[in-house]
Amino acid sequence: MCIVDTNINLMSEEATSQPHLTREDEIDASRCAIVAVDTVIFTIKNNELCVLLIKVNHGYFKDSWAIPGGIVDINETLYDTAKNRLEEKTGLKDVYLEQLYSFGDLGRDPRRRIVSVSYFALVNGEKAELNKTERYAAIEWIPIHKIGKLAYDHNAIINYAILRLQYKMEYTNVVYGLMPEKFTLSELQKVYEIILERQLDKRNFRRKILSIDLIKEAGNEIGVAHRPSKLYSFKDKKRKIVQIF
Amino acid sequence: MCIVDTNINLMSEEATSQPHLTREDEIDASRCAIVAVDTVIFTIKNNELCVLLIKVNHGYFKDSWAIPGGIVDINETLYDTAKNRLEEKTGLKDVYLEQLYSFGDLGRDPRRRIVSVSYFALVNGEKAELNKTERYAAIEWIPIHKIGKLAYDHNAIINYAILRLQYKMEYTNVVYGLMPEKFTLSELQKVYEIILERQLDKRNFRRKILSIDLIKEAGNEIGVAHRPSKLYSFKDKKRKIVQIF
DNA sequence: CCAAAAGTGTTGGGGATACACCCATGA
DNA sequence: TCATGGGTGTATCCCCAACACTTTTGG
Repeated sequence: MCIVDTNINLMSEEATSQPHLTREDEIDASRCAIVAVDTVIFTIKNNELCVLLIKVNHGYFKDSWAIPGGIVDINETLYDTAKNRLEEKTGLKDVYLEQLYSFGDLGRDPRRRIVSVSYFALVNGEKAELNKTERYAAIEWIPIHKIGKLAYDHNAIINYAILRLQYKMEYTNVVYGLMPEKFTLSELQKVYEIILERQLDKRNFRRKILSIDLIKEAGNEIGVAHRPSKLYSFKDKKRKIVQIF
Repeated sequence: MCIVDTNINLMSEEATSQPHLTREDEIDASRCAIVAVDTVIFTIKNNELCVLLIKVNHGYFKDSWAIPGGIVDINETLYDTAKNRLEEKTGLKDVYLEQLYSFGDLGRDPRRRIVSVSYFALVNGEKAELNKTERYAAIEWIPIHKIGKLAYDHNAIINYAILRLQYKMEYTNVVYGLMPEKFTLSELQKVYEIILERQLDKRNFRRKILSIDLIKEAGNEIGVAHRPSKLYSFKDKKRKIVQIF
């Protein structure tokens, strides 16, 4: 069992009677959908999987919570839009960032037809301090089980992102995006348990993780009131396909 | 081993000095990227995996081959755009259609900043007769190993689609999109072998396929010069996550 | 010496793989 | 009767899951 089926059913509507635009026509942008990027940013805080939400402070969705995003500028790639908006809002650089899915339902933005290319990002909890110098009324980490009704179709985007994250935990090394530089095996196991929402066997987990060539020893804990554990760090922080479970 | 890592590295470029658009601004569409849908349509012909290509007959890419696509109209969903353009070009309805990835590099369309939401479609070889009443110079099924340099970034899109298809063959039932209503187990195995590009053991393949609750018996072959095989059909043609290999 | 978390091996069962021969039909 | 592809069973191996006690440190 592995990954999410990426097809989401979208509302169907008959085409208009106007002829459809094709690549060869002159393009009238006012008849077109435009592109935004929205990013689901995950971190682990207090043993919970959390998402970064911002409170919209004007417009149709004033006072609703939403995931951060922005319209794609004509000379910024999708990836850079996600990366730059994320950096502006959180001060975070070098986070794990991956395209998720594109949402294009007709009614999803009340002002205008906008297609949202969603991304998901993984941030290590220690770095996840927020840059509050923002135009938003609020910006907060919210545990996924306490998320209410959000602006736009952002609940659907987050739900999809959670599924994708769960699958990716099982067959890739993305977990590195959520971990600090050094960590214990118990901490790593805990992150898996939080995201997969099930308990794992300590011995089997250790054997499995150590058998794949993913992490290396990095010293020992000090000053804890019990047997100090070995610390580990990732050998490299490049995405890999690795079957974990 | 399971699925493709969906992140593709995109060219990086510094943001402009203009302030970035956000959800709350008035939107000037001329500063925005607009959305197209491009679809990689697969079928099996002559024991080869083929993609539907069209020959562009005017504009910058005149005489290049490309995958079919079109600009997303302001009141058509992404899915419907893919479905409707595909039906217009091929006459095919009820095909398997799934969103693939969104491509947003800056230079990918020479005329204008266009983000392409790509889809992939699966068509059963028997139905894959083409509707030639088109505005294109040519429309053809091309075996994937004979595809040359295409217009836009369509080679990258196809390569990505092939990878996705290979992964999906292993853990879903999508193969139904490529099969006729009735088929033999040997034909089904052949389709797997073509797409996965490796040989499979006949006995193990049969045991595996029959052990998961996917297909049902549907009579026997007649008039063949050897022991007639049983025919099968899919129990239902809904996408499912099913580990095959 | 006690509390707390770290660390460590073995066993059994199930699923995957590898492998070769007989069967049913049309010509 | 022959050529063609259809159809079938078994043995082995490896991986996964289940399971409990000892070790090391600080207080």
